[in-house]
Amino acid sequence: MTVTAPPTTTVLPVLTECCSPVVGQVITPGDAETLATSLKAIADPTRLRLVSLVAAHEDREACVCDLTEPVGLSQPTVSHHLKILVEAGILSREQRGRWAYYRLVPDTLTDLARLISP
Amino acid sequence: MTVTAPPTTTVLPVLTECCSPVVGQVITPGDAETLATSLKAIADPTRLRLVSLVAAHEDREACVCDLTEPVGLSQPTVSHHLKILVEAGILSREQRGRWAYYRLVPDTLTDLARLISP
DNA sequence: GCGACCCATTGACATTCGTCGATGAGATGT
DNA sequence: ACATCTCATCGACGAATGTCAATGGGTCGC
Repeated sequence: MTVTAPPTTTVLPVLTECCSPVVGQVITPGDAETLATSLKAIADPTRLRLVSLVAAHEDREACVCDLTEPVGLSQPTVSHHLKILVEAGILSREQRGRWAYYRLVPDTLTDLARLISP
Repeated sequence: MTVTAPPTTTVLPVLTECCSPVVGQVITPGDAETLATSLKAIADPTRLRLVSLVAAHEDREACVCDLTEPVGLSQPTVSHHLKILVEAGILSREQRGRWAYYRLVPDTLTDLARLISP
């Protein structure tokens, strides 16, 4: 069950019931910072495509080698973007043998959507 | 090299039924670019607070002078952020006398939310 | 007309971001 | 043991971003 816990990766403050919605009351500076960090994770065309590709891939999971060619970027760049998505709680990463499989975390995008919708 | 065809402001390619949702099929590079531009507009803590402040303000509208003190930034910076939000179709701007009144465009955030939610 | 007010634009700056090539860390197969 | 494969990290680079002080452009009241 090594889910990026031990070594160096920082599990970010993600948005699980952390924030009040944007439009209801006035959002606090802290909540705004947290929500902005989550939104930045998907506010990039490459990362949007990666999320979409993972969700549409066979068995709803994909490894890095499945993704580099469709997005047309180098393998380090793809790994970099995937790391950002994992740290934002949007994707999960599971290592199986030589491959690292990424899949969508079910509720994160829905929670994000609920926070920005009035 | 922005496309400043009309004299005043560039109406950006906004997201009114422009994009397929992120998770349904694989999003095209063009749609990803457009959606990312809209998301970038709210993927900033200051702009999230501005949207929230405008929505919570009296009569659901606010001028720049109402917003500089709550966000604690200079007037040019606030104007800059408001311009980005207007160009993204999230806020509207109406000049009345010396004041410029900003208010929430009703459907934009909802449309954005629908596009990122599975 | 003139000063005061509100706001946008400009130019400049430091910081962050997206990208790549090179390298390193594990896992697998021979 | 060794070569190979997949992926992450590092270091570097140009581009984009957020911020401010200074300035300009309208609008109102006197």
